[in-house]
Amino acid sequence: MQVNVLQLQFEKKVSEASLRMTTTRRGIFDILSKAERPLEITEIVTRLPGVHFVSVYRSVDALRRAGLIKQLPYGFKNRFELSDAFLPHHHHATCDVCGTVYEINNGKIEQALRSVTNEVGFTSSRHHFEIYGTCRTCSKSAQ
Amino acid sequence: MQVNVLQLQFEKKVSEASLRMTTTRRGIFDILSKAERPLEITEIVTRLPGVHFVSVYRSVDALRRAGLIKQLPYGFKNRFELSDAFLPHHHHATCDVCGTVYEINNGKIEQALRSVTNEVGFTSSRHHFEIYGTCRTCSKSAQ
DNA sequence: TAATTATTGCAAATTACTTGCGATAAGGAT
DNA sequence: ATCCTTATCGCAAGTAATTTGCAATAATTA
Repeated sequence: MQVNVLQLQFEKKVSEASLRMTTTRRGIFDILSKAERPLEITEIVTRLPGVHFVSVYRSVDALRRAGLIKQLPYGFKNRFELSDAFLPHHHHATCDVCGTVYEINNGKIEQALRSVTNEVGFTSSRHHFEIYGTCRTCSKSAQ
Repeated sequence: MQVNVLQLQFEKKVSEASLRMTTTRRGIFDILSKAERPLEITEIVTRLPGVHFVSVYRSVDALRRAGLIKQLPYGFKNRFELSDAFLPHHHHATCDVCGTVYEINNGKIEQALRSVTNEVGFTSSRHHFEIYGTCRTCSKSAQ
């Protein structure tokens, strides 16, 4: 089995957070790094057949608190994805009309972040920026 | 009973979204405009004793889809607050250590938003920017 | 390799959320 | 003002999601 750089980084951060590196957590990392979109917790549970759902809940929560994964609101549910350290950094713009989620990447967002945190003395470990509205395609077809 | 400007604005937007202005929705607006922090849906339910919880669910969802309230992820749950049109516009910085939610207000964030949306032709109706990390107080006490 | 203790699995309880349907009431038209 | 249309509501019931306690197991540290 091939172990890649991100996996090693993940294990390092898990240990730095004084969490233990377990099968459950390796599994969660695996699933999320393969996922093409943020997953609901039940989707993670389904994709880890050997692991009890309670363990998934507890580990996802632990990893979230440690800042290794982040959660995004979708309807009344949340979805989870690896945090920026493990994914090409991006944000989302969700079209209210067609539901498409666009990935956004623009340095201005990080500039704004630094400006804000410097101002109040906050040390930011992670952030997310969500945009909602109407995409170009749907704007056009509405005319 | 005194009706303020924001209430009128809310009613206008509800109607513009072709939703009807009902007791439930007025109640939700009321509760959220008094709230000192984003509320879980069950907290809204509790604070509207006359209204059935199912109605609260449905209305919160309708108002969210219409962009009148927005939701933020907290743990496995979401919390809701009025959207920017009805609150002084702000974002949150949540301290992972003490859990305090700081309100952030900085024009750079909106600048970044405009830059991003112009780039891809997205018409943004709302957005949120969430920051997580360690606040000044907790950083100091950790030394 | 043993000791320590975080993490897991399981059982069970609780809480959150959804759906269908008939009754009610909001908003537009007359 | 009254009627009509239909969105919204309340209720009942069902399903799904989440939490908790505890004993067993496995990851780290010494």
